Amino acid sequence: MGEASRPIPAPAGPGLEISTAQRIVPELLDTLRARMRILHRIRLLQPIGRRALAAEMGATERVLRAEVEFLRQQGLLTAGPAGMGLSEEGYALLDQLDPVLATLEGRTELAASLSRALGIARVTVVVGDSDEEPWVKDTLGLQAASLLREELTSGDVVAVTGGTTMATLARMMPRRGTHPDVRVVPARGGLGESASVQANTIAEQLAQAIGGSHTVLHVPDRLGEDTLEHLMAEPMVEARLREIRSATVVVHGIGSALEMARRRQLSEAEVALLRERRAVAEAFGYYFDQQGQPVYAMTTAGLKLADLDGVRLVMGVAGGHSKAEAIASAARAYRMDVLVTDEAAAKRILHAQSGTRAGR
Amino acid sequence: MGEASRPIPAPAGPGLEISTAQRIVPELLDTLRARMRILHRIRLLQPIGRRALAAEMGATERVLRAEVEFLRQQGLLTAGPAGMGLSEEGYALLDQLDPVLATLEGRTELAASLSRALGIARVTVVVGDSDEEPWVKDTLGLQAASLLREELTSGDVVAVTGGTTMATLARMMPRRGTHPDVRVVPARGGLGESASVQANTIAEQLAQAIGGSHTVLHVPDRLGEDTLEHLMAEPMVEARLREIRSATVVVHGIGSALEMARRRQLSEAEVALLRERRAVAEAFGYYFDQQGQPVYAMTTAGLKLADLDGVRLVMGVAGGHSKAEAIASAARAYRMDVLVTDEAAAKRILHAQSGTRAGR
DNA sequence: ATGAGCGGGACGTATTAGGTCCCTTTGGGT
DNA sequence: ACCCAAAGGGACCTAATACGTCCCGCTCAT
Repeated sequence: MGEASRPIPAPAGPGLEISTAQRIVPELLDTLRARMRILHRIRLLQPIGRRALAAEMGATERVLRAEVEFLRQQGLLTAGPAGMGLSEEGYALLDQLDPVLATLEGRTELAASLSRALGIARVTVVVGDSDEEPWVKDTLGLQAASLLREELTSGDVVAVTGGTTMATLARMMPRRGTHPDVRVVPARGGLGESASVQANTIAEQLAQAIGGSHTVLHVPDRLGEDTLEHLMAEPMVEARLREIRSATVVVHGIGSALEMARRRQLSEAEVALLRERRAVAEAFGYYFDQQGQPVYAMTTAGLKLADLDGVRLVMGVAGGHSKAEAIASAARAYRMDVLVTDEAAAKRILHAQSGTRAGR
Repeated sequence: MGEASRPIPAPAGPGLEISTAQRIVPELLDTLRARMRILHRIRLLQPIGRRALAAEMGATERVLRAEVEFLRQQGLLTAGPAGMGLSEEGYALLDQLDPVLATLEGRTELAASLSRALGIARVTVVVGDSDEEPWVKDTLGLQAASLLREELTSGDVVAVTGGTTMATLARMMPRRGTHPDVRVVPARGGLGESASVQANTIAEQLAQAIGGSHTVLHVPDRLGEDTLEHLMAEPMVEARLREIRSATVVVHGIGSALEMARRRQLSEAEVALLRERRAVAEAFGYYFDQQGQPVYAMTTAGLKLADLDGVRLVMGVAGGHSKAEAIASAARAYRMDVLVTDEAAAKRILHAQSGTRAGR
């Protein structure tokens, strides 16, 4: 249940206006949404069986089966011994109908409001709450991956950060098509994450998915400043740093400051400092307060905040109601061209903004 | 089951593309068509009861009743002791959904093909066959009436011919709104029709329906040429003729030549002449052969063929498979800006054209 | 090798859709 | 002024379909 503000493909025939259709076949929208939900869920979970899907979606087996049989007959999904999966036409239909559904469910308008409130040109809002339902984060990643893929051009250097959301993005990136001229690099060196969600790992996975190349930047965590400077002076490291700082596209997750501090096992002193300076957001190793002012930075090599000015496209990806404050802060901290988030975060950001605006 | 090539009103929301909808909710498009059919039929027959309508539509009472109950609940139609009728919203919905349905059923494309084949800028194709089902002619008339109404502007002089189709047009013309500055005149004098379908009668009815004024032109049938010239020299008659020949809009039926000759009880000699000259079409007293050449003209006063050049809008209205050849002939004979016909005629014209083209 | 999970089949039940008849009311024609 | 044909609404029984549930043979990953 995808995106909201992507340009809508030109319709081949006359459009059946939703509000009109609602009037004469009200059950249409319910059926449409139900079937879209199934297709969408299958896309995320394929290959998956009837029962597992029914359990996942909270439907009974029989009724889901009826829909699935219909969708299979329509050629929108295929069923093999391993389970069901989308057909090419299923993908196409999902892409075509996603914007319609987004508008129908008000997410298009939500995205537009958020775009205005945060000053971010392109905002996409996916359905649900990443904190509540696991599949929402998958959708978030898929949506961000699709947007990224559309934006990539030959010669691009894509800098990515770590984090579970970015890991999801890499995992959900469609495999079709290749961009051999695209290079994926980690935005910054070691930040104390576990291996599977490190920027290096994600850069590698993403490069593999899009058929491009990647570079790693091995800078151990918790180095002293002088050691770091020595390391950065190494010709090999220095060359890679130059490449990173010349990135044309930056895709990054946004974290809640204290949550990130905990995950990275920062020292008590550091946490205390973050608290004192009221840090609420974290993005590529920088911590920001509510006004978007940087209040702390991890000591590692890689992309500096100032480097963002030279970047063609800065894309932020984050969802879940717990990320609302962090997203708003990050939006104030630096230029963000694209934001991919979810309904829960979007609504919470807007409520908070209208609240503070009214309260002052 | 209306029109095909009318400009589509700007959609307020996102359009659900028909072909896409067809793919994921095909059964709902069927119910949509069924309900539209009912609304349309009620519009033509209102006020009408459940049973009469069911018989008329070839459906059983119960199933029609279920739909009608739904439509009533949706506020699209009202049910009184006298029978059911459309509500305002019903009219609005019908108008909105008509182009959608036209495309859905391929009539939009049919109209476009016909437009190309006949060189007529605007072609509208309504559903069905006027020769087979009586209500199709009503739809034809209604559609033509709606188009005419849209085109009328202040000061227009509308010349109309006789015939059952034109009589239907006058009868179906919506009563709402008035055009006090519009004058309706008969295109030509007596042509031997029975009173109810004479141009004079139709002009009067049409003027009444649109709230305009009308003029009659009483020229008896079968006059000798010299008597006719004397009559036309009468100041009163001459003034009216001048008005007629300065018409800004001409709306006319198109007839099959021999059928019209029979209805007008032409002499055997005249019929023989028509046969010899291979007349196939008749329009406002002129008879044309297959190539659109005028081969005979009724001796009466009124609009001449040449006068059509000065007319702003020439609209032809004719349907039924038996009229196919006549319509094609008329289209070649003179400039026609708008044609309103039905599926049966449209298909037959196109088949004949592709046939002759291939055969030569 | 094996078993968990897959699609497909089967079946009894619950619910809905559909055919038919009836009743009271009302509006239009005589 | 009257009357009757036709209206909408109600009722009821049957046919059909939708649904919950369990089972089976197969495949593929472990």
